[in-house]
Amino acid sequence: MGRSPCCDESGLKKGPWTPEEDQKLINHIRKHGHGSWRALPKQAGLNRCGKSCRLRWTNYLRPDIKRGNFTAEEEQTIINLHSLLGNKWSSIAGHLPGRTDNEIKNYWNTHIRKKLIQMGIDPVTHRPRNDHLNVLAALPQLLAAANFNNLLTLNQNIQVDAASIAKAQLLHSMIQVLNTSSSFDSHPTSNNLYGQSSFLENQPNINEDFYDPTQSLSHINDHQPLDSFSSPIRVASHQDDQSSIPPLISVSPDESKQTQMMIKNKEIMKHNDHTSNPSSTSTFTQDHQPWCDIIDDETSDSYWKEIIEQTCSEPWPFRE
DNA sequence: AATTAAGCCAACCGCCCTCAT
DNA sequence: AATGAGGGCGGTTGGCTTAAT
Repeated sequence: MGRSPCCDESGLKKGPWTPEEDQKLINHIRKHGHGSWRALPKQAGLNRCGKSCRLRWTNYLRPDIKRGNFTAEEEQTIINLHSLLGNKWSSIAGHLPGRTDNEIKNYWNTHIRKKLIQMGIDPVTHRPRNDHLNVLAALPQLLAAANFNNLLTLNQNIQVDAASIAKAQLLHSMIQVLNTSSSFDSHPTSNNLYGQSSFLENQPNINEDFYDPTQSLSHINDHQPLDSFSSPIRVASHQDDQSSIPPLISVSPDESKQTQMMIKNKEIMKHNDHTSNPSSTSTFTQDHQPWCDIIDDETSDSYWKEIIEQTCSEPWPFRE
């Protein structure tokens, strides 16, 4: 390694930037570009380390920074990309024009992560969480799935008993919670909602598809896990071939690598595109649809929207 | 009105990678 | 091959703001 951090130099200012410092940095970069970041502070008359200047510029002062709330589309893109790339914030930021890796990282940690946890989704694996305490958090999901039975009567063409399975699982889980609540700590991985003894354990499509990362979270009230509605339907649509349904998200390292390779290839192609056609504005959301391919036309957004709206008009056991 | 807790986010820290010598 | 400079990246911190008591 053999290099001391650039900020070790004594006497350099740290902490929040003043408007004057910002202006100096902007003026210098407008006139000369950033060049060597290490040399920049002296040239610009700033008592900061180069690294601090670079961060300030890339995360805040850059003219193409988009500020303000994230849109539903951006949020969805972040979730999709995170399920593929993990905490590769800079890669994710590369697909969100005007957003910085730092901003996306903060938004993930303060908003999206919490939403996923509240829905019983592990924000790292994007799969249903396996811990016992999650049973309680997942109850609304199960009840939502059970409530989905009403939908089935509205959509006669869907031939599946997923709602019945969910109801059975709900009762099963509640009984287990009552029976095992005193030994949660000692048996952290058994008798839980998605664990070994779960009735749904042998219904992988229901377990694994409970969360659909292609659905945006932004419209979801914290206590209304609408995503849970979509899963049983999708199970139904693939009922004929349950064993061969690909997971919505890559789980194994190999799968993850394959997906990342696909993205890299896409990026290379996109880069070539941009090179030959600078006006191109394609983004991941527009030309990467890794999950949509397995959803047939009947399961389009409008189709789900209609179903969700119908469901929301039904009495909701947890609505406040 | 005062205090405490929780949420948020800009900025920092330190490790890692690439490239030049 | 070894070393160091420069920069990128993800994780973490600390201070400010807002909400709750």
